[in-house]
Amino acid sequence: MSNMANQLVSNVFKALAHPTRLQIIKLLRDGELCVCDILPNLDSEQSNTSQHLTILKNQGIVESRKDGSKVIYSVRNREVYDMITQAESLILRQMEETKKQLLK
Amino acid sequence: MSNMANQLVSNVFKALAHPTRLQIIKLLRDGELCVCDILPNLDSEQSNTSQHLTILKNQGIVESRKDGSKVIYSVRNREVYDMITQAESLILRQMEETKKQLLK
DNA sequence: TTATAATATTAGAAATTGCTAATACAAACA
DNA sequence: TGTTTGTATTAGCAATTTCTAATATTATAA
Repeated sequence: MSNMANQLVSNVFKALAHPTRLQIIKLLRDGELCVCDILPNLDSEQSNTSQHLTILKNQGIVESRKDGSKVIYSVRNREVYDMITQAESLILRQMEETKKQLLK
Repeated sequence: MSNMANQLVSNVFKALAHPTRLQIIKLLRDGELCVCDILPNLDSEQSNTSQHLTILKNQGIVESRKDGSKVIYSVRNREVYDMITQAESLILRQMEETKKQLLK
């Protein structure tokens, strides 16, 4: 596949490559949340959280709508959760393999 | 899930978040390759490529063995290809959605 | 041996990302 | 209207990542 495709793919991975952003995505697992409900669940400044949300939005991972003075965020495509699960299971499998190596 | 888990997951995504590293992984799809066979397929300096390989290896995405003076790399766990496919299909789906929005 | 080939490592500059603190903006409320 | 609440934006600094150029290492070949 072309280099441009790899660029796009790497941009998606880059958006997912931050603990706080992963945390945000996980908070949105059960449905949309306003920023005001996301904030208290993170240990990250308001402005910083806002920047992380912008990054996720720019990569099309989340979307937002306004509701009065609040802004409500949601995950745009649930496929992201599969990606995170894949990463987690990759880590688990590698831990298993490493463990086996150590016991040899 | 804990913050440490998110840290581990984000490290995996970070390793995948570079076009050259994605390219390397794709080159290894059909089997192991020595560095000497990887190099001519990338437009990246030898030392830089070596650094990318180290990053992939540190995250357990590839592994290596020596064969004489050559070093042979291979993907450690084929699950990575699923992750890349997921990312690609996420991008495709979002392009479709965006296209629909534009046509409205 | 010395030379060459294959790969890794290092140092440092350049580019990017992440954070904080301050400020802006927009909607609701008094 | 002025104030408060919720969120975004900005500027600048800190930290990290990426790259290049030079050098080191290791194995083979001459």
